[in-house]
Amino acid sequence: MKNHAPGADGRLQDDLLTLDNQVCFALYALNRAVTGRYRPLLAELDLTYPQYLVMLVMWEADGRGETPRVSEIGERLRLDSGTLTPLLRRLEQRGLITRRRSPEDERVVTVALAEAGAELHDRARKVPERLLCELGMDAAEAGQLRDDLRALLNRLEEST
Amino acid sequence: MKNHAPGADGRLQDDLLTLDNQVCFALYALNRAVTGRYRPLLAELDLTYPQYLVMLVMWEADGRGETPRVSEIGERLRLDSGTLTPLLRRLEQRGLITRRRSPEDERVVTVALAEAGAELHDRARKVPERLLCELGMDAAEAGQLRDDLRALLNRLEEST
DNA sequence: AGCAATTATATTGTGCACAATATTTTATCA
DNA sequence: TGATAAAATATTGTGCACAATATAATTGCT
Repeated sequence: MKNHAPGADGRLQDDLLTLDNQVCFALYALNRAVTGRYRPLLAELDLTYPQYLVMLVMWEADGRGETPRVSEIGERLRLDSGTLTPLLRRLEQRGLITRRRSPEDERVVTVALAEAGAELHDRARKVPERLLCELGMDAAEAGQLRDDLRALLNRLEEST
Repeated sequence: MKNHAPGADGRLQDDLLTLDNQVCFALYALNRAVTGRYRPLLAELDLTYPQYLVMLVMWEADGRGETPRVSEIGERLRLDSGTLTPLLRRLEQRGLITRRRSPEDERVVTVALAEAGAELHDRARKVPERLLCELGMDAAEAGQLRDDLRALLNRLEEST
């Protein structure tokens, strides 16, 4: 019935092949749980979670006087144009950002923070603090977890 | 222009409101990176990542002679019928599972592992090991991370 | 028995993710 | 110069997630 002997090897692999033993499921479930905690906070700003991440990038860029390309936002967030193009279109329709083709290189679209987007920054300031409270974590604990996750992310991105 | 004094409090909150300081972004990015590492492995089985998770539940259930309800799969994976119904339909169309209305309670749909689904189990056995290799982690490191993530998930799910 | 509330699943609609491909523009080089 | 390759974004199509709602069946109450 099976290719494996019922004993040693097969059983070990079956234990690995269990939902509760998957790192990835813990990651997947926690990510959705955390996103769910954001949702009501971001709903006050009328933003989805990925839109919020884009706005974080835009607020930072604007603070440095920059107007990043679509591809630069994508590198930052690890998202491609298939995801970003419609998302940015929605943010533009709401007047939070503007998009324009670069005159020097017509292939490039640069994204700039618009007036309403800058105003939204003020209203977003309390989100991180409120979220930590939602998560029941203090800043130190969150920082530690963030660093652990980042370290693994870096390792993954550096390897083939 | 702003409600905040430009100094102390505002600046502290701005630091928190930075992409690289977000726990959530690290979680979000890592989750997608890990899922990306699964993709080629699961493509060999012609499964998406959520489909693989459902199959994990089904293989476990089948090992105990159980045919779980849609709602039980949902509780396990923290997914609702809006996600599961079409996903299960696709798995059924491929002959990996069967769905039938319970005769005792016509509201309930029970899901059972089909022949092809059981056969797929054999081919899936090496996935966890190969993934750890992909991630460059050993079992101990993965186990530690899994427990950390689970602990936080449990805390979140126990709190309001 | 009969009606309201509850339960289980399905449906609809929106917004990501991501692969594959298309389009337009720029760079390269024979 | 003129074909060709490369680059940047957009489009299309599939499959999740999840909110809101619908449908149908069961339970509880009077």
